[in-house]
Amino acid sequence: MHRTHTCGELTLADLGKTVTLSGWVQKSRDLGGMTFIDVRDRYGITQLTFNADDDASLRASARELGREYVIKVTGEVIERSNKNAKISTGDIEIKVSNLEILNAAKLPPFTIEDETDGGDDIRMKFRYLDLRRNPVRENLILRHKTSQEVRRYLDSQNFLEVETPYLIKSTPEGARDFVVPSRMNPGEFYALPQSPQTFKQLLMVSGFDRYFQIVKCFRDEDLRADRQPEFTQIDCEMSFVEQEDVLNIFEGLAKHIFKTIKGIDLGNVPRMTYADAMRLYGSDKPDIRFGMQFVELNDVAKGKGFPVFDAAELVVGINAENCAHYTRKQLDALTDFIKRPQIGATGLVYARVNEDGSVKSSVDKFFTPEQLSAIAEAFHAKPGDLLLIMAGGTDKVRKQLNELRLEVASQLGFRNKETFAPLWVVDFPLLEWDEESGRYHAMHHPFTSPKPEDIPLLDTNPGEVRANAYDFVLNGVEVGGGSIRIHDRDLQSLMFKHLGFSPEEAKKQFGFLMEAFTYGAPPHGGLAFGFDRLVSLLAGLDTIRDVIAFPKNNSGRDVMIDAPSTIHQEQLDELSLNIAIKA
RNA sequence: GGUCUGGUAGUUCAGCUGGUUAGAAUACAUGCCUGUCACGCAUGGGGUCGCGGGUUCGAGUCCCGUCCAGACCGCCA
Repeated sequence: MHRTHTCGELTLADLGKTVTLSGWVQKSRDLGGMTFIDVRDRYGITQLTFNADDDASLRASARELGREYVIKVTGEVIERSNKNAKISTGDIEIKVSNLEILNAAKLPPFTIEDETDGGDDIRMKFRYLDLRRNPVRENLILRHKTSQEVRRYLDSQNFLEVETPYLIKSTPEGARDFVVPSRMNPGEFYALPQSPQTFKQLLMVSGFDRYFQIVKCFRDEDLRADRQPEFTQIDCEMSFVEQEDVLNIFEGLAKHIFKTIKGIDLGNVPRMTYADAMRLYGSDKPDIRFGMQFVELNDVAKGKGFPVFDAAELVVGINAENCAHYTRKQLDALTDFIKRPQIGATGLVYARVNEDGSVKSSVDKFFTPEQLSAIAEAFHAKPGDLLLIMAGGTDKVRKQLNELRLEVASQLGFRNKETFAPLWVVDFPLLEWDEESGRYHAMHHPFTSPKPEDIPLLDTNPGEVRANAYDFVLNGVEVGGGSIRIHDRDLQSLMFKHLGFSPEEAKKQFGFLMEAFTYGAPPHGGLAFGFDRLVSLLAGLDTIRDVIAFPKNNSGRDVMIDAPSTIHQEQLDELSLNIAIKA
């Protein structure tokens, strides 16, 4: 038998027992007359002791042990004379009578400790060693527990988990597809699903009523800290529902997860329209852990002779309360921040509200004290406040001010990872103009239903049409999104027309769905949660890589197995493929 | 496709306006040590300064190119 107990469970209650433990050597402390070995497994660490009254060969082999050797020991559980309160087994130790080296180990390239000395690069290359470390393992345990609670909740709500295929058909809409060549159908390719979208809609046509799946999705786009080419969604769909029903069910899911995993009562999730989110936060995923809402200043700031404001479509600012103490240096740093190419703003106007109520700004020469007071008034500013104002084209300046708002909030410590502020953003636009292709794109996806009252606008003002689409936002992160779908063949045809599909193209790409809709499709809608993002938020992490066992790097590579890689000529031949890499 | 940051010992990093033999911590090895748990003490080994080119009497340091890594913009229905 390799073990009678794990390395995390023995206590004073086990005194006198003869036990066998197996695990990895965490640490060896050789004091000369006696040697301590910490042996580790997934459950914890137990201290082994060897001393002068032990057999000489036993002591010698104990001294030979290197880090990460896999060993099996048998011995008696005894009470420690010096206890260690930091570990669960700290009251006891094992007086070893037999030691067996199950496998020697090379010296690992970084230390297997909570605070490792290894950087990201080397840890990813030796991810299987990194996964031995507590923090990484705990992230995966958290992920496991979360998925268990998701299943528990959705099962209790009568959802059925149904698997859908990974080898499907490429479609031009949306993200770039990963494609897989078909050996049996030369010259043809499968695509890996960006989401099980059409399949779950077909399951609704099949009467499955409430479906979910914790499922891998694939998108061949550039990576970010919160974006991997393969990622996991909690994908759901429901029949005979309206938006309100979907929001309620998944608000319930979010509450259940936070209650069971974090012991946090999430409370009711507020709702905000997309239009308000853009107007008040300059973002469709506002972080509402703090205020600092936008204040629009066209009425009080334009037409006073400051050319930058006068030429701008929108003058808008935020009130950084009690920040009048910001130094010139700090303000210059903020100006530099928004001038970075990624943000691309041209400048930042600031104004401090003095203790006597007067306003001191960077544009004093263009405004009278009364005009400045009127601006401060618009912010409801009080003495000690700092007003940060930007100007420009509406969409652009909102986006830029959003970045500034988040930066200032970070500096002020308003983005605490243990605070959770969820939000539903609703009434997204149905369509989005795309300059590059010169046509409208579906903002969510082409199966999203427009609000019935906005359908007439499709012909006159497509950009104004609102959709029955919604996002679940948590601390400024888009965690989930969904919509009520189109279940009417004619409306779906109309949508494809507005998205620039010819009837032939629509039929070729999505004919199976359109046809399904003619056989009795129920009204339906759903949503998908980004599972990796959700878990990373629960764990208080900035990157989803830390909650994925074997993630890809920035370039989409798995540096551990060294994928992607070239394949053999025989494989290419079987697939009837010739490779010609373009220069 | 673009912007920025970085690449120096196994690892994490320092190395200034170019100048002797490139340092620290940690890890590792050896020796000593009977209650350690970040053990301690002593000694020691360990470097193609990512790669290529250039400037210079002289380059880890400056310039150009390139590769790799990370953050971000574009992109992500």
